[in-house]
Amino acid sequence: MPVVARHPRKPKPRWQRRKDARPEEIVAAALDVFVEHGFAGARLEDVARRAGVTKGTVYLYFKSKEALFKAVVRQTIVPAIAQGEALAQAFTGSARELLERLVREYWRLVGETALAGIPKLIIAEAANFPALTRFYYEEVVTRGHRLMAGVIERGIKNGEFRKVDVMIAAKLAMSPLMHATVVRRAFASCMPEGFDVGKYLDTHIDLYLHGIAKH
Amino acid sequence: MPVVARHPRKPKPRWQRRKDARPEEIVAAALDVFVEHGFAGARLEDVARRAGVTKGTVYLYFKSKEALFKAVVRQTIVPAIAQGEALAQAFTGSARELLERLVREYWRLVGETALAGIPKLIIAEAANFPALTRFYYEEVVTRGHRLMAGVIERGIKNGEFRKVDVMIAAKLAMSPLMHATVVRRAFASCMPEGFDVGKYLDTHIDLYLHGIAKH
Amino acid sequence: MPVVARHPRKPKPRWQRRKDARPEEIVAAALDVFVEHGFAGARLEDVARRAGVTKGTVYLYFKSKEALFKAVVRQTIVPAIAQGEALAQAFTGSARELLERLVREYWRLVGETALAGIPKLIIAEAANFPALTRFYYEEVVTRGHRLMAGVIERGIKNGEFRKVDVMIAAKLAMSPLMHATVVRRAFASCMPEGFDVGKYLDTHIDLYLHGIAKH
Amino acid sequence: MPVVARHPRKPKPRWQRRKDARPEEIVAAALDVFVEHGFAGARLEDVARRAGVTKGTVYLYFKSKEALFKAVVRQTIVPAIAQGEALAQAFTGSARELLERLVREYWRLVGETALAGIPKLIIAEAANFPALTRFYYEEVVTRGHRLMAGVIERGIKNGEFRKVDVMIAAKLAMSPLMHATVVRRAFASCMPEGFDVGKYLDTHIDLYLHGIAKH
DNA sequence: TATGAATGAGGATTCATTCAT
DNA sequence: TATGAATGAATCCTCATTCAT
Repeated sequence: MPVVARHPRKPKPRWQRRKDARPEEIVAAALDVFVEHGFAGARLEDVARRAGVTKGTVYLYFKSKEALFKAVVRQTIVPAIAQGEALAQAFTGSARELLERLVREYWRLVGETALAGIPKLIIAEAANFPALTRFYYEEVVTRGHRLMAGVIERGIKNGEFRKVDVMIAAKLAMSPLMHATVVRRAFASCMPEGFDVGKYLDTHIDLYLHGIAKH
Repeated sequence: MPVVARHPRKPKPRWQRRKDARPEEIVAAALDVFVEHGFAGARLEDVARRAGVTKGTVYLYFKSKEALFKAVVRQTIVPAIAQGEALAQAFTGSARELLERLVREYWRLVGETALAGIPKLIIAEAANFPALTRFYYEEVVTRGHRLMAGVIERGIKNGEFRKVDVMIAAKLAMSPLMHATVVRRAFASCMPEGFDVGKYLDTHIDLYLHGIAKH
Repeated sequence: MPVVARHPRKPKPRWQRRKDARPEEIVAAALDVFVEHGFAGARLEDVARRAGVTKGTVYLYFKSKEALFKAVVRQTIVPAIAQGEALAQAFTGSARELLERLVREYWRLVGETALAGIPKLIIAEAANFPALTRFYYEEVVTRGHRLMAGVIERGIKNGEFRKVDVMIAAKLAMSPLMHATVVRRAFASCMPEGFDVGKYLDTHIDLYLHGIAKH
Repeated sequence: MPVVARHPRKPKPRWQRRKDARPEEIVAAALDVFVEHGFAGARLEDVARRAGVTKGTVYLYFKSKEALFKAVVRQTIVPAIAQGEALAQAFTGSARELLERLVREYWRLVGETALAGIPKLIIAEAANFPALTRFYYEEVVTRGHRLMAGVIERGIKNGEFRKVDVMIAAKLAMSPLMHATVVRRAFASCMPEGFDVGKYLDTHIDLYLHGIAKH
């Protein structure tokens, strides 16, 4: 992108698109469209339009609709995983605090962002994309559960928590979040004006920690 | 199919008149196909074949693919609702017991049956079928939550449970079930041979009741 | 149709359909439907419903849609032809009078009746039913023209009319009628409330007879 | 197709970009097919093949079969109307001469060209396309009649013609032409080798002018 | 004879994909 | 690299026709 316009008579492109941004823009557009209509229901034309390009251009970067779909899931979720795990590394403090922190961060980083569409997509298309589903299950679900399981295990070890099956307890810590993530989009227009997500999280943390507490 | 043809001269009827049975058979077949592939990805031909009829027959009973889809959701869910509420009426005993009973019954009646496909369908197609989604939200989700909320309120009143926001607490009692319902199908082939649902339910009940208990 | 009901307990069929009437009823219904929608656009189901029977019944009397179509044209037009020629036989008086009489009778017997739909049908479907078209051309068009040509020839012979090509003059005597027949249906809803057909006929006769008159 | 391939390595393009030419080509092809088979009987595949494209291409330019049909009528007839009226403006000379000229021009511009198919189409499909029919009636039929009516009125004013209802007389001047237009296609294969259209027109003009002449 | 459920071929329409420009 | 015209396979849907009742 030239700082100084070298061809002043060419007035059109006020802002030049950096080549490298294209694929990301297309993936971002595709995420929206796939989430809204599902894989089969999504039209590449809509993806292209939303990305500000034409159908042909999509094929410059992605071999097929299927390849684009996979890219959407992988490229969107992989950075999120890294972010999640980095966060976990940095955690200090009691298991209770860590658990609460993880729950709130999940919501902040996934539940409220465009990422929230991915779980819905996987749920909807799992039968049609087994390999992708397996990838997601192993790289996201399981990893997420392990993260949480580690926290719970620590809490058991240091006497904060009761002795429970840690993997199951981890799932139970996450499932109200996952479910809210998925369901909120679906019922967005049905839910009473202000369903209070904050209170939902607070209550979940409260009930869960009370439930698992040693005492 | 008899190994020995007993009436060789009877030239096997090309089709049977089954007027009354047909619609249900088609709806049942369609439930499977829609759950597996989503609305857009489902082929009417597959529905027909699975129902043992031809494409044309589907159109004798349903005006369009969309009409069939709506029928699948409504006809499948409406009896389930009735069943659920009837069950609730009959409940007696402590709030703790009722809650546990409701959780286990939900799993028995929905989580483990073909009905489990409906929540997935709604999640996947909510954006494409707003009216149907609203119907489902009001007639199923909200009703289910109210049922559970009633139990919790009763527990609070009679001193079994702590004072919490009853609607939110109701959602939190259900969401691990809902989520498991949806996710189990998606990750069926990924999950380690024996993920123990029974233990998952037990642990949920245990943690939840501990969490909400007065003392 | 029994004048006295002999089976008073059977309350349904207030009027019994005489078997022999069925085909005619179906043909009459089919005429309407074919005229309205054309051959390809007509649905046998509509024909059946309008005839008060079911689709299957139509096939008891007609081998196929095509056969029904041909029957409609032939059965409707054949009696009309006979009627027309009988009328012609009976004509007496001057050629002028005969011509006027023929014009008015044509309108009365064809232009204003359900028969008027047939010319439209033939025009619309000629390309698809060459044999039927040829039949119509020879048995109806040509015969009609010959009838009129005979009158004109007589007028020329007896000095009422100028010497003209009789076949062409015959066509010209008929074409405003044929055209009005066809066009009136098409533009029925467009034409100003009261297009005066009577005046149209009067003027045609007036101009035509003036045009062909010897003096 | 050259007998000798001159550039054997050039792998013949599967298709050409012809954006501007396409719509007209498709409309022209569609005119033929619709005229031949009617709206319902026409197959888009045939239209496409005749236009040298594939089915999909038709949908690049026309939203539906119905839209294509309407475009055929409007685009084909509108230029013809303009042409007709321009011609009328330029007319000079006696009313008799004008009338004769109009009749002959109509035949030259419509009766003998592909345009002749349009009246047939309208007659056949009027019931199915009321809006289009109204458009045609107002923009073509009425306008044509007014044109002719003007000529006749002029003839009456300047004493060439008798006093008659001008609109009706206009219709009568046109109807043998319209009818011949429509009927000629229908009975093309039935009519005796050489039905002499020229003589038909001559005779019509002769009879009509005699009929309407003052003297 | 009459019914109408069931069939299945046929045609409209959509859209992922290709490719000349 | 980007475009978008063109393709054609896939799929919904209709309806003439058949046939068990």
